Amino acid sequence: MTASGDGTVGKALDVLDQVASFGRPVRFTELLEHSPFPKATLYRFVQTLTNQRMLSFDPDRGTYAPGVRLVRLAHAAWQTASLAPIARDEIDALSAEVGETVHLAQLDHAQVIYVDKRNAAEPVQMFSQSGKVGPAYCTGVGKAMMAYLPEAALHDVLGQQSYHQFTPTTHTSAESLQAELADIRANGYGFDREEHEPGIICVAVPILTDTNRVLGALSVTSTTTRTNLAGLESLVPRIQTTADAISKEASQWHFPATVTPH
Amino acid sequence: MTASGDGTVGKALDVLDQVASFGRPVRFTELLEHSPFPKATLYRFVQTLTNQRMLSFDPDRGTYAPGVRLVRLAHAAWQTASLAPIARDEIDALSAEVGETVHLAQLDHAQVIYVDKRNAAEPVQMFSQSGKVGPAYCTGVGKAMMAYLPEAALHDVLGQQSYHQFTPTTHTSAESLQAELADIRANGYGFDREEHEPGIICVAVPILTDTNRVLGALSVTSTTTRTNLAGLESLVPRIQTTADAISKEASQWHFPATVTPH
DNA sequence: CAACTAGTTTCATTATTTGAAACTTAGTTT
DNA sequence: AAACTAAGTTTCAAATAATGAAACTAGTTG
Repeated sequence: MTASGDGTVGKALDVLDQVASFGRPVRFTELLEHSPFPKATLYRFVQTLTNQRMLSFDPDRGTYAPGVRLVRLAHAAWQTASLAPIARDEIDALSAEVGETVHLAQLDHAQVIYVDKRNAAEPVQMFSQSGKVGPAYCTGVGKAMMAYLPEAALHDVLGQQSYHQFTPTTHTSAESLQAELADIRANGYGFDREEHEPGIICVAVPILTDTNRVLGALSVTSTTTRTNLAGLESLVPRIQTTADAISKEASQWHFPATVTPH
Repeated sequence: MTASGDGTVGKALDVLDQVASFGRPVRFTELLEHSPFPKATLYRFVQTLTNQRMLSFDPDRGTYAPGVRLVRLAHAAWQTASLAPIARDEIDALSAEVGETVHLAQLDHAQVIYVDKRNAAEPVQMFSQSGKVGPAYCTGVGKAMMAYLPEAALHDVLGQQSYHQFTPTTHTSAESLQAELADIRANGYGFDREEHEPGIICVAVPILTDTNRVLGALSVTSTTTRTNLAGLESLVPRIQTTADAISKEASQWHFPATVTPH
């Protein structure tokens, strides 16, 4: 499906992805049917990954599922590689002030990963939200990040979008999308105009380093019954402030003095 | 450090663990100093993992950190391989009723992974709890799970504990621990008698399949200022009920009808 | 500018992966 | 109970990929 190459490790990780993509425990034969690898090869990969606890095997049912070691690694990833812990307080404040759902997202490959979320009303749900994946071409955060990608990376990402038309306003080609990205770059923010779900709109701003690398994006989401694009637009300065604060913290944060002298 | 073997894939995952264990973005040379691999080999692993987005590279600082692809995979793991989504409602109810912190944990290798948590008072913090790792030999959930492990697996796990004495009551040998495990097996539940942190006590019960395989464990935690072991013991029937309900749901859940006929 | 440091590439040697086919269970049918 | 079947597991020579010492590059520093 992904055909990533990168030798044995890449192939093994493809298998891991494949198991994860099922979204449920899966039998060896099922995997085999959807796998480019021959029986024995797939078998050895699945064995290795299970040994490594990246997959877990249910002996009662003979099924494989993503393993708990991933949950543990992800904890580390979330803590050290995501903006979430840095952005925590800022997002809390923003969400309280605007009284709408706030999303913090980052880009993985060509997809958006939501690394944190505040729903003004309900308390947060753990992993159930964090780690969730979405399309880049029809979400506010996705477009905000793409708008600031360097040429080469953008080309890559554009080529990998599916351009499935979820609603009448969804972009269905790289061309129309690219036109909007130019607008976003000019304004510093972008919208989701019910492109993913009818009735759902949002404003999003990118979070950039001082060297203008894309770190992530921040969005405030609402519904067409509660507000409109102009209403959301009025929040931009406030969101911008949050994005800047996160960016500044991110640049200060990372990095310890020097290495212990062995 | 872990020396897991399993060919190239195992080695690459060791490198991944190593990066994760730093808990902060890390330079190539730092990794090299702590790595059993020669320069060129480590270099290639780090490249491959970065290509695969299992590591992310910060070009501004020249540092590596666990990548966001892990967050995404973990979402899948948490959803399909952990008890958390199944146990959600049950844990909500339990936590509301007993008014104390409830932990849901599973075993990874020789360590406890907390996959969900309810703190009656404060709203939940996302990843900061889920994915967190703890020692098995001095936590209620750890001991409850070990008590029901088959001979061979138990031997393995016992050998991998560090037996660091956190408090005066911490087990410091496999022998004393094993004696308690027999008790736990006899009673169906176990305590944490301030073995990890002074003042913190808990009761834990295992979550088992009908074939008696260990799925996870459930605990209610409190402090010595608020209650005592007898107080916690009185909650056991209620906790047991929750554990049974989770076990039943887990057995019904997993598994679709039959495979689509190709 | 020479010496040092951090990161990257090369390439012959070595070790691992590969996958068709054979084999083993366990379950089902005749 | 023998004959089929489907799912999972093992084998082994050939093909491929990983290895790591050493050389190289680029960027700092005394």
